Amino acid sequence: MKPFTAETIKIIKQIPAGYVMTYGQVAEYAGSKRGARQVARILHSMSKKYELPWHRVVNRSGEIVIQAEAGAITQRYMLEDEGIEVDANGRVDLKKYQYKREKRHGGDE
DNA sequence: TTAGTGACAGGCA
DNA sequence: CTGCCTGCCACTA
Repeated sequence: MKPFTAETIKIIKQIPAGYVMTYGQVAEYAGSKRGARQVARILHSMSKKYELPWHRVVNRSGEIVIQAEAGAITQRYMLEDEGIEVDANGRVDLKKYQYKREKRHGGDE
């Protein structure tokens, strides 16, 4: 397991309900600022191996851009269930829902 | 091992 | 706002 992969999984699992993060954000926190695509790939691959809240990860515009239509519907449903408003374009308001990681208070996770 | 791919991001017209 | 091109790097076969 590459460090980037492990970090990505941890970060995604740390996103609280009711908030979302962009692929770029996750990638940056995971150690690769340009690893947005890898985050996406990891989700695509790891979501079937791990139970990740991948629905809380959206693209730079806050849109659900997942290729699998069924997945997009599921993602939207789960986001709304968490209190996030999703518009007709499958977009959320990043100004309200984008989660920003705060400084660690100690220990590692 | 190598080659190809991709749930993206960012810059430019 | 939309569309096109390039970079990026882990994953799969």
